[in-house]
Amino acid sequence: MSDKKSKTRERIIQAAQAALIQHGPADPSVSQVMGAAGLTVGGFYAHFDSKDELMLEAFRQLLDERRALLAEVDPSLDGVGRRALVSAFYLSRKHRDAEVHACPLPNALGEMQRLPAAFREVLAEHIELMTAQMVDSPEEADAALADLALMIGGLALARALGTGELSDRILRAAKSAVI
Amino acid sequence: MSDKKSKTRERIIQAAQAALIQHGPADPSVSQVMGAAGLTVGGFYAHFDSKDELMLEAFRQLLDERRALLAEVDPSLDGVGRRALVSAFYLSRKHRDAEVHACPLPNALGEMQRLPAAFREVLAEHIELMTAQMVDSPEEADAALADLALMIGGLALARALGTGELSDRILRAAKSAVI
DNA sequence: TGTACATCAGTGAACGCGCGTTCACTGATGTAC
DNA sequence: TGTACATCAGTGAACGCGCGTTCACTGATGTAC
Repeated sequence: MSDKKSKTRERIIQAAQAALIQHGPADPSVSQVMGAAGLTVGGFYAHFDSKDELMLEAFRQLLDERRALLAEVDPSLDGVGRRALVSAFYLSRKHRDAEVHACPLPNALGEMQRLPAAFREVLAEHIELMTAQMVDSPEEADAALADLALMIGGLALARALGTGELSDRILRAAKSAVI
Repeated sequence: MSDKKSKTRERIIQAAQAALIQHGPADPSVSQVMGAAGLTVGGFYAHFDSKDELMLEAFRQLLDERRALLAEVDPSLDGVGRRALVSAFYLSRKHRDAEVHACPLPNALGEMQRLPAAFREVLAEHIELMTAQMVDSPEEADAALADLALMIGGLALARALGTGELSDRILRAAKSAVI
């Protein structure tokens, strides 16, 4: 594959990631994503076999990036400190309102049951790896899982409610409940 | 409105509620809902002005029913006991796998931003009323909000992952983290 | 009581539209001699 | 170095399909005299 073509491919994936964060994997159309990447729809199938393939790739890369971010957290912190730091960012208004570089899960979970099984596998692996990164010992695993549920639920609720006072209050309440 | 017609209307709403629980408000088509109610698509607009109007009505009624269920909880319980009882049901495998009489929020939150504002208002009111029902004093409100986020996030994750071991584990972990 | 007409719930075909996908084509770049 | 051809990335129109919505119609029920 030429340099030019693989750079175009990257641009398409990035446009897909932005759309995925805002709307989940199903809603954005191929035309919209290609348009956002500065291209027309016809060229799409020279890069990907199907819309699902693009969205799966975008989803996978996005989750990989999220974990890479977590890996950069100060290694001297213990599990509790790590989870506090992660949730402070995750449940911030900045993260709630971010259009790129944000967690795609709050807007994607509801569609998972209707997507190809590969999405579910990517999600399951992400959850396992995230949990592993957030604990010192296996005994803490359940606490980390619960924190993930709390963070994702808090962000999903806050986003669903917009940017008003109740939305902010949910972020704060969830943040102070992290184990 | 005739008795027959209003009974038909009820049937349409119930079919819409089942679809809403499984797929959120946007995905089910008018034809599918009408088919599930034993009718053909053409008659729909004698009952509702638009698909959105039906889905909003179904959503509102569904949330009303969920709160009515909560209102039946033993009144001698304090806030903590009430929340424990609610979450024990909410985070059960039975509730995760239920096709009717289940919470629509896990599969609906991700679509809220794309739906008419009325959906958000119904959701906001539901959250406020739920919180009020789960506390003894206003100071507990944040704990109740966080529990809602935890329950909804836990169920959303568990549903998204299917019915496997990880899904079960998330339900258990979230349940034991309720405040 | 019987007949003529109005009302009503529901049918089924049609509409315009956006979707995912296909494909013949274009114009630029790379290669061979 | 210049020319002829092949390769390649991307365009834009078209496809069949399901969507939300409309509408002329049907057959059953209700009303008037």
